[in-house]
Formats: sequence, C-alpha cells, structure tokens
Amino acid sequence: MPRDTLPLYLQVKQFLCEKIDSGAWPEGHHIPTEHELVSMFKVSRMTVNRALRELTAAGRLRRVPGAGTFVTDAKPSSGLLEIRNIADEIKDRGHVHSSEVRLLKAETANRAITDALGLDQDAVVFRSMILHFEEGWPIQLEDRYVNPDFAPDYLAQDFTSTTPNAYLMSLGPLDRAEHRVEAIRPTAAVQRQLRISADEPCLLLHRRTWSGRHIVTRAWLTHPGSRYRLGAQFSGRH
Amino acid sequence: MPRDTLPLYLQVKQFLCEKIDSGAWPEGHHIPTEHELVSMFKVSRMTVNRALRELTAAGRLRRVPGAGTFVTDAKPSSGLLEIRNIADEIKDRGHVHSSEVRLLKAETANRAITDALGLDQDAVVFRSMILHFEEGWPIQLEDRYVNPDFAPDYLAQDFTSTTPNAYLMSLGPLDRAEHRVEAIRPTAAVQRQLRISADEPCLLLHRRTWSGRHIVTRAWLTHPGSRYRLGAQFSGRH
DNA sequence: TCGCCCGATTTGTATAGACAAATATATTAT
DNA sequence: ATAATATATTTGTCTATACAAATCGGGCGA
Repeated sequence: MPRDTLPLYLQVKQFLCEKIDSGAWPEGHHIPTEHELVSMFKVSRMTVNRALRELTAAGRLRRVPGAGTFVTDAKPSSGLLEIRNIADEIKDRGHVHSSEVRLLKAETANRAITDALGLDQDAVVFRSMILHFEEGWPIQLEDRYVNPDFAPDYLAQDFTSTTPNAYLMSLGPLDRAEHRVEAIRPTAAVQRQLRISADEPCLLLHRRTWSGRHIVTRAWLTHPGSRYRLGAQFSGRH
Repeated sequence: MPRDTLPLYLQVKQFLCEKIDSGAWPEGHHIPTEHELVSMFKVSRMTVNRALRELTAAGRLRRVPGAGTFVTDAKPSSGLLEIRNIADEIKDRGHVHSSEVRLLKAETANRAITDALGLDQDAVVFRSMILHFEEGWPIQLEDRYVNPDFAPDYLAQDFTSTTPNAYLMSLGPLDRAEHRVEAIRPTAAVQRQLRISADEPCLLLHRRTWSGRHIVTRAWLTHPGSRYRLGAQFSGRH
C-alpha cells in the first residue's frame, strides 16, 4: 500500500529516531509524553502510541506506566545474525567510520585457502587487509581472501568508500554464511595495527560466505576486546 | 500493568501461535481474516489487527493487502548462537560432559540485577555458579541469576544431572534471548576455576532470556579462549 | 474464448473517545 | 518533620468507525 506521503506513525518514529541518533536526547532522557506528541504532530493518541510501542519493541525506548518514556540506556549491539558491514554498524551507532587499505593484491594462496574457496591448488586469489576505525580508533582488522571467479574486478575497487562486504553483495546473492567466534591473543602485527598491548584479548570473528555452492570469500575479522562487543537478538513467538 | 486476565490482543496471538506451532495451520496456510477473528473473539478489529501486525513483525505471518494473511514459509532460523545447553554441545562432539555446582543459593541482588529481572529493589533472587567440564577439562563457568517468580523451585534442582537452561526451558516457553559476546581477561576467580593463566583470553557470552515481558534469567558464560570456539551458521537472504 | 471492467473482499492506516493501572506530586494529618 | 492520603499525570488496552489501497472473482462485451 505505497502512498505519496509517509504514514503518520512512521513520521513520528522518524522524528524520535533522529532525536536519539543525533544525541539531542541522550540515554535515559525523558522524551515528550504521548499527549505532548499528539499536540506536536496533530495526530491521534493511538497513532503516537503505535510509534512509541514499536520503538519500544525495537529496544530504543523504555516505557514506565505512570512515569514516562525514556531513551534506552543500552544501545542495541551489533547483529551477529545479519551479515552487516562494519561501516553501517558504526554509522548506526551514530559514530564516524573510516578505513585504511593496508593490502590489496593477488597472491598464490596456500592449500588451506584454495581448498576453502573451492579452487585448484596454486590458483591465484585476491587478498585484502583493511583497517576500520570508529571515531578514529581502530575497531576491526579485516583480513580477507576472495574468489576471483566471483569478483574479477575486486582489486580495482576503492575500499575506503565502500566495504568489501558491500561490494561483494552487490555482485550477486550471498546466500549462506558461517561464523566462528574465538577469543585470542593478538599477534605482533595485530597489536601494531589495532594499537593494543600484548595482553589485551581480541575477539576473532571468522567468516565464510557462500554464493550457491561456491565459497566467495573467507575473512578474519579481529576486534580489540576492550572496544568491541558482538551482539545478537532472537525473538520467538510473542 | 499486570492484570488478572491476559490482554485480548495477547489472547489472539496465543491462539494463532498454537495453531501454527501444533501444525494445524501448515506453512502457507491462509488463516482466518481479521473480520472472522473479530467474530470468533468478539473483539474489535483494531485488537485483531494489532495481534496480526505483531506476529507479522515477528516473522511468523505474512500479510498481503487484498489477499489475506498466511503462515510464513520459512521457520525461524535459530541457527546462530542457538540456545543450546553446553552438555548437549559437548555430547554432540562425542565427548564426556560433567559439571560441578559451585554455588546455589538465594541472595539479595544489587540494583542492576533486580532491574534486569524486572523485580523490586532488594528483592531476593536465585544464583547459581556451575563449572562444566569436557573430558575432565573446565570448558565453561556459568554464573547465573534467576527470577524466583518464574522458577520458585530452582534451588531444589540437581544441576549435575540437568543444566539450568534445560530446567528453565521445561518450566515454560522462553521466547526471546539476547546475546553479547566479548573477549576479556579472566579475573582471578575465573583463572582458578577454569585452571588457566592470567594472560589467557576468555570468551564471555552474556545472555538474557525473556518469557513474555519478564526476564527469566541472566547468565554470564565464560570459556577459556584456548579450548573453546563459538560456531554459527546462518543462511538466508541479505 | 479472451480480455476488460466493476464490485466485493481484505488489509493498512487513522481518529476520537473511554476506562484501567502504575507512578508521581501535592496535601493533610500526626 | 514524617507519614498517610488524595489528586493529577502518564502509559496500557480496547472499541466503533472511517476511508484508502491492493487483490480477487465474476460478468460482460468483443
């Protein structure tokens, strides 16, 4: 049922989200009451109520009967289920994302890599290493091998403006992914890149992505333990 | 706003969920129209609409304007950090699982805990600490707070024969869970329990579980980084 | 027979009003 | 001053109604 104008309850949601995202309403802030929003938007209370109810279900607001509606203290953590690129994740937190390409070349991979990508031994594969920053702080070191059959122009991309994940998804449907999460000690190279000490634990997210029956890419995403959390929500019936 | 009787829209949701879960309405089934549900439950259309809208948001129904409402084809993929108990996981690997109960008592929790469980301040909550072994090696330290309203007999259970997770699931439907994964340095207590050194990173899985609108349990699951990996598969569109 | 139009059905959004329940605030009594 | 009480505020649920938009089905005409 597309329409020329956005439904009223979505307009209210949009307004509220902007206030929260911009930081105008910090965590714990007491937002306008339903009655006030009714006056502001000239809509019925049911419409305002729906907007507030949905944002509450989404975890952005917390409502206390008799008291008021407040901005949720805990920001929603990143989705582990969804294959998101780190840039979107950071932007959703209202932070600035930037990245540096540390390596982008073709190389003859070892047996483990070619096997994983379903290629012949000694086949040439693409490799990229990209360091992602959140508000200027290193937040993820992305070490990635890519199947050239799937992305022949991979090396020609500018990965400071788009992420490998976003680029690969634009080429075709990525229909399956496998993740593994580990807590590890950083190697010397990782320590240097992420600017952390040797005793800081790291969260390593290992990801393999399929398109059809072939593996498209295999990535190791290393995060500093002190600056990153991986989150996921599941909802069932009610 | 607890009440003696379940809100009408939840009654409708419950009815629909039972039909779907029992298999009475298979995938793709055309469920009764809003008008029919209005007649069945003697409620207003807005109430029925809310129930259907929320189940659609939860991914259990698919609505087509002008056509009808259908049971979703794809079952919810609990693929990722599935709520498995560690015992099953270890057994699936063909290994021997054992466990030791290190603590099992009622205590007056701090504000953060009672808030999380939706209880009054200074309310008494149940707490358990259980150490799980795989082939005799410590593999998980489970520190858990439980809402006594949901599991009044929690303290009387024998958690060497059944896990807290399995017990809680037997009491009622756990319909929502939130996970967070971190890489952390072990505390002194954790080092001792898991028999690891101070420089060994640990994987901390933080889990909150809901039943209806109340949090049932909050658990911290700490694994030694060298002996544990968290795996997950996810298929679907992007 | 095939295609088109019109009406019936179904979902999507929106309103105004109502009462209940939980909380906060002000008032009163001790 | 403190405690108990009354009042106002705020959220939660529910109803009856209305119109819009999308789809489906049948009848009509070429």
